[in-house]
Amino acid sequence: MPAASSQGPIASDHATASSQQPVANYLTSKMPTTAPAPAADPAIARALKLWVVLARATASIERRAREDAARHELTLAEFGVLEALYHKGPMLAGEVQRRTLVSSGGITYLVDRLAARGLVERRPCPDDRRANYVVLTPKGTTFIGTIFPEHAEVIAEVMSALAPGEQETVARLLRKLGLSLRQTPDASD
Amino acid sequence: MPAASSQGPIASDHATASSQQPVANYLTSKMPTTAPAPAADPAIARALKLWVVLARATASIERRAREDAARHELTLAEFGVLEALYHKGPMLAGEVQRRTLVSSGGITYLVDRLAARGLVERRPCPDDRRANYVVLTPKGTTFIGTIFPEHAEVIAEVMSALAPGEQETVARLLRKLGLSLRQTPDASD
DNA sequence: ACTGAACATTTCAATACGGAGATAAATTCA
DNA sequence: TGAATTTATCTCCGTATTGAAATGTTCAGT
Repeated sequence: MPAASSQGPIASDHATASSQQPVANYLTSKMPTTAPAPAADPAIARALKLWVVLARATASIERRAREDAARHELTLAEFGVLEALYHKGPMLAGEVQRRTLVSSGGITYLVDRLAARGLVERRPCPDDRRANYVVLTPKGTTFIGTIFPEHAEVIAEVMSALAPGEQETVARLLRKLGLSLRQTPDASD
Repeated sequence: MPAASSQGPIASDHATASSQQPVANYLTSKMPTTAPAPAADPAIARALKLWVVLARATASIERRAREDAARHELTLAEFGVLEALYHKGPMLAGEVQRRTLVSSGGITYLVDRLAARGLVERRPCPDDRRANYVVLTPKGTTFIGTIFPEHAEVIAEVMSALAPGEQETVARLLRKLGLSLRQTPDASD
């Protein structure tokens, strides 16, 4: 997760902590806080504030989601792979990779682990011998089919802090933001 | 980052890919897509959709931020530590940890690395011998003082896809969402 | 003063994941 | 046909990060 950049002033005259005596000052006393003047540029302050809340909210939700996935011995990335296959059916490894936002090496590793647990299998692609499909096994289908609804419930509960209209507003704006940063228009579904 | 759980139907009648013949069907042809019925519960569909766009937008921005931090050989987490110290002055290790959202062990490792580069130092806390302050060295202060404004500029540019009012709206709602998930009210600054 | 619980930090081991390069197949173009 | 280029995946290595257990400290209660 992002290191929660805080909003911020760009003032540079900090009460520098050299190895000298003055250090003791703010270590023992109330500490001057180095008086960071409020951000010079309001546009920057606004953007930084947004970045902070975005990063923190995501981190919090992610933690909940991760805990839920962990109940089934699943990483969020593993969960994402199973879920993608569950909703889209067999996909090329590369498709799964792009969809779940992992690296090229990562998808191999993920599929290896899921395959070792008998949840997915690799199938050679008849049209392209470089490629191969990743498919859910019956066991994997049953598995994700059982746990996904529960997971969805957790997410819904988490999001319930926002009213339906608010959720839609945030989703709309974030989609706009996300699309502006991605060349890959990404599946619109 | 979150494994981008997609929005989703909970339909379970998948064209299961067993080791039999029927598999060839959707591997060679157009692939039935396993017809996922639209989400049963609209509240769940809404929440899942929000989670997806939230996770993706965050991932995209995070990538940009990470690339920028990498220019200076910094992890986002390291950047976050430096920035926290820059804006708040010396802090106890635990404070930094909570602020930057890393694990207990993680903060030790982070401070170790930054200290090895001469950017921060540990100082014993006179009041509590278990604790210790983390302080920026002069070198560290200069360093973060130089790169932070550039980083802020990057974030501002990224966020510019949204109008100021939109940014504020999203920030307000995400803060509300984040607070509902955190016991730690977190610094209001 | 003494015991035990709560705490701040560090140590340690496990691991998920990213990224660069390797491999191999498909595609393009001469 | 055959080189050169692009594409799909995998191998391999490095490392950031987590979580549990260890260490040393403070604090409350008696």
